Amino acid sequence: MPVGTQATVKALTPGDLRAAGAQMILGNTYHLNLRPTAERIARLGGLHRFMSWDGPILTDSGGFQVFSLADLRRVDDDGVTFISHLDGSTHRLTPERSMEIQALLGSDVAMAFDQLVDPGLPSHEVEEAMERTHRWADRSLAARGRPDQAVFGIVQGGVDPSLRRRSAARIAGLPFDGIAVGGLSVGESKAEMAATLDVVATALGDDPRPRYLMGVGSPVDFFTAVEHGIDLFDCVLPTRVARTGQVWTDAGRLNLRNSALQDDPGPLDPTCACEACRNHSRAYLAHLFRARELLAYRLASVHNVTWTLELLRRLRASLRDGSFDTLAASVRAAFSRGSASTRA
RNA sequence: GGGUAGGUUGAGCAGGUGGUGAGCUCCGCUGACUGUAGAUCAGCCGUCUUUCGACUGUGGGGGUUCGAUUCCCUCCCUGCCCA
Repeated sequence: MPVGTQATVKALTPGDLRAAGAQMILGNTYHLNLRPTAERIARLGGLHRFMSWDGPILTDSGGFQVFSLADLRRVDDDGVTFISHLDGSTHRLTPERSMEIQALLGSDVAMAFDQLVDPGLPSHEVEEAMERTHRWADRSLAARGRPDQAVFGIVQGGVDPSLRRRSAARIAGLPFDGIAVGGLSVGESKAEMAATLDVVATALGDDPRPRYLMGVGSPVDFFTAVEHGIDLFDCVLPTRVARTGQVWTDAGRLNLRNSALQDDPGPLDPTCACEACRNHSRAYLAHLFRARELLAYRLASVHNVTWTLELLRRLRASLRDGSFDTLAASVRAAFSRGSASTRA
């Protein structure tokens, strides 16, 4: 799922997303409720109509903002009070209010309200946030607003195996429509992420519900996660990294601001069929970024989203024809080195 | 020709009224980004050195002085005003 926090996958139109092969996108409870407000979106016909996206939408509950906006909120057992980064006004988010907002937005999948913490915190703090997330999971389910909206629960517990085991069992014991793994890709090592996914996979066993790894990932992370049974992802990287001048290709990452690319007449990736690769050169993109032309952000985002979704298509195909390990190895090799443009 | 204001590291500036000028913003170079407070942020950006550090640099030349960006002489260049 490309991430469209504020009712837009930044720099892309719904048409761009469809052309890139996007099936489902993500929206955000906290940000949309602050502006333009959930009630306004509801009056305007819901998030799908508001942003003109007719595919599935998953809404994050605001749990991530408990982490990313840590300086602007206060957590208690009942919920979280935020001080708006926009105007300083206070806003209260509880499991019930989060579910209500997500119902107003009309997303297809709502996420339980959770508390994400830095896994490096003292273990009693990680445990406390996990236990709170569990209680909030109960309340989120009890508050689900519409029968046509799926609700996913979120496993927390940092990178502590025993906490993760407990959390996975606890969340899987509830009648959620899907199980999410939260609290990863927030600064822990690759090894810690893999180990944590392993613990969760074991704890979930043959539970048939879809498994969603929140906030991941990088091209390499997809393979690690799928090896541990993950089905669904969301990540800001393809679009954020694109806006900051980096594109992903089969040969690895390419920093479009590297001076060498100013004279490169080739496409970003010769195997990619996106609008940017079909019509424009690396030199042109390098120029657009230097000139800070708006088209730079759209073309780079079109490419990264297209390339990433195509990579996942190839990943799925490789699972069917047995070439998963080969594909994983080639992607890991391409992305283990620095920028492709500055490699010797 | 006379007057006047200037000339600082790629560009634009700050500073400095005899006691160590490497400070800022651009530009440029490189890197980072994982449920988006991000078209953002960080480092570097005179020379040598990986670092520490050393050295050079205030238009040119000369002078005074222990010491000159500062004072004096002269020349060059630029803007503006007058003739």
